[in-house]
Amino acid sequence: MTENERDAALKSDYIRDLVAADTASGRFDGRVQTRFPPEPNGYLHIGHAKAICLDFALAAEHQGVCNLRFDDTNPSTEDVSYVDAILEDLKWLGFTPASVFHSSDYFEQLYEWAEFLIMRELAYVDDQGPEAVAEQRGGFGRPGVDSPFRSRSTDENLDLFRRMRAGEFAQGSRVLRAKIDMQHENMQMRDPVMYRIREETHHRTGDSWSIYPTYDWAHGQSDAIEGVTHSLCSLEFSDNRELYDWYLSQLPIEGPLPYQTEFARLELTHTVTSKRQLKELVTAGVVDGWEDPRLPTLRALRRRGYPASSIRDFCAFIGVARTNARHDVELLESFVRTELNRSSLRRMAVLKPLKLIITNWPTDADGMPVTDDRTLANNPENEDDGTRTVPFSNELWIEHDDFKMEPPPKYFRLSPGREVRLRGGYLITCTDAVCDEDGTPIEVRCTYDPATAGGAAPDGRKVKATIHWVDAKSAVDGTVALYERLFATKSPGEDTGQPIDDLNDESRTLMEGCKLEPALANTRSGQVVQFERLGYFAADPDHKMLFHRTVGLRDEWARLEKQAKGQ
RNA sequence: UCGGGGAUCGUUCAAUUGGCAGGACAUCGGGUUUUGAUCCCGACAAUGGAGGUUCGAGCCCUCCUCCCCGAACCA
Repeated sequence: MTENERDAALKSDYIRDLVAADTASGRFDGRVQTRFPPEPNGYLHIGHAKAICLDFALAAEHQGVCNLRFDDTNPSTEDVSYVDAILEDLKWLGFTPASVFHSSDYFEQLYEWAEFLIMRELAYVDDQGPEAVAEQRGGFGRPGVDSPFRSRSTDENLDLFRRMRAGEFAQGSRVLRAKIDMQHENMQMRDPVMYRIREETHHRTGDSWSIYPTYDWAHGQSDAIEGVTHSLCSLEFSDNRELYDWYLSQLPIEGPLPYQTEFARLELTHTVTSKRQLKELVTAGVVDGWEDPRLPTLRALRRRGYPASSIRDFCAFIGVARTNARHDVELLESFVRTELNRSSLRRMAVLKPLKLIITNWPTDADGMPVTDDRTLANNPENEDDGTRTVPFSNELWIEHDDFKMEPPPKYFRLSPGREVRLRGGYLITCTDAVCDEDGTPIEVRCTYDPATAGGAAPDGRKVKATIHWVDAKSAVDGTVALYERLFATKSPGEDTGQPIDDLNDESRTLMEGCKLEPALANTRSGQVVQFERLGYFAADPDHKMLFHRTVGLRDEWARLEKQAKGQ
């Protein structure tokens, strides 16, 4: 548990208050058990992370358990590949479920309970198709009407239901429905479907079932079977709660029954967090698959370099509420920066290289420029991270943005006549620059002060800027992917209903031919380092020398430039 | 239209359950600095509206407005 998570544990919210009240009253003998119940039909994203953190934290705060349960009741959309991915992502996020269950583990028990309801005249087989059922359901403020099959005899229902199971009927031809109240004000209670016929192979039960339980019929009962006490879910299930309770109350289940509590799902600015919308982005080819670093899926965030702990801290910090809210993605990024600032090693990389020549650099006996091995701290925030050696010579790469022939106001960096510090190197003074016909600088010429090795001047004189650099001879080439917001607007699709209309065309910029200091050739796959003065960058796990910008550093100069432009 | 839920600084989460509306992020200003980073200090800024109860209302009551969810054999 990080500090932030501990702090959150001390906080109270309406869910923690409920749980505390239950433990105090002995409702579940003081037991707290939760579950994270994903459907294996998509990849986990930041929204799931909120639910995961909540489910696990709540259990942990009361020495309870949190299980993972795959809600695999619909073989048409589910697949093992998602099961594996969810397991992997959950582990990466830092959580280990006490047990891994599947709703399909309970198919036989659910079936028995369904027969039980039939015998109590609380369920019936409806021979109608989906259209007729929907038609009879009524609408908002408009009561439904009873199905013509509603009052079948128990024997006929039992016979039909068993034949449904045996696979005698075609998909869509019949369903089993709970007999509740077609006039109920809550649409969920208007004789909801419990079983539908599916001629599909289930990823775990194979072809042994022809009928599959619906979410409502499976969920609460699965909770009860596992001994769940607090069943947390998102707000859109509020209306299902009444049905959740109804099913449990009709069944012969011993002991205190689990109950459902809802909370608002997480939304973030400039992105989407719905499986459907994410899938659209992937299938439309807007992004390169589910792992594209611009996506809010956990595997994408991992590739991008977001530390799992920063996601956990973020989730703990935002807490839980019933308000539909869209959190500023900058808040998430501030947690990422905080973590990476203390944990990432510092390196130097030049993304837009500009040649810099030191004209008074010493040569050896053969007339070749000498190489000076500079020693730089790996992380000034943490001395234990040690130092590294960075070669320095007469030919260097600096950032294009760090030199201007004619410096604008408040620009502290290099320009003719100016002295700046090369980080960890020397103080240099620009003497002149070579430009191409457009006036774009192509080579900067400087002299260095030999007395300033390491970057400090013995006479105590100050320079206003320190810039980063990479020695040209020893530099290694790399590719850097720069990311901006995937969507240009805070709430994608707010105007047109189509998030895709709000895409940011410049969400990814590939920088080829970047010049990196030699140590970066040894970056571990997935490792996140800070490119000094630029941001945090994650080494791609599959492609050597490809780095993804996790998040940029705060940039005062960029702010000033923007301000100047705005005027 | 009916049912359910919600509304507090720009954003988001708080407010000891009726007692000086607080934090974080963002923004703005300043200090430190061999990263215009980090760090530190300061500032800005809110109870959707109208009534009512009360010594006292973000909190309780009434009415209004706005937002979200719900009419899959999805979850």
